[in-house]
Amino acid sequence: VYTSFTAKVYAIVAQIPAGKVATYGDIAQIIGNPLAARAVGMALSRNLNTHQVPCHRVVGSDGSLRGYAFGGILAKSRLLQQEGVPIRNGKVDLKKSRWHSAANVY
DNA sequence: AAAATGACGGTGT
DNA sequence: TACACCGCCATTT
Repeated sequence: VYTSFTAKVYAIVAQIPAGKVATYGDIAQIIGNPLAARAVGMALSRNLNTHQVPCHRVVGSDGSLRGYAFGGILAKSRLLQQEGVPIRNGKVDLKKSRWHSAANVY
């Protein structure tokens, strides 16, 4: 039982391929509300089924790892590296690993 | 119905 | 580069 907004967030995050990442702001922008980055984080923090919604592939606007309900930043960092996303100083290189969505429209 | 919360983001110091 | 502030928003209290 999700709200419309939350459902959109999950739908989009579910499309992020392994090895790539997106920022909370990116998700918000795709949804159509570029100022709701914070709300996106809220939705993800409540996400339980990490298998369907790879929320570990969502990072801060500067590439910093923000949080992960299932094991914290550490686990999040490991998961990304396992997928081939290099992490330096606790940050991912957005220039290289950023996911460019196929202009989804909501 | 009203106030508080948090996995953000941009700006200023 | 790091940190403190402040504005934003959907969701939760």
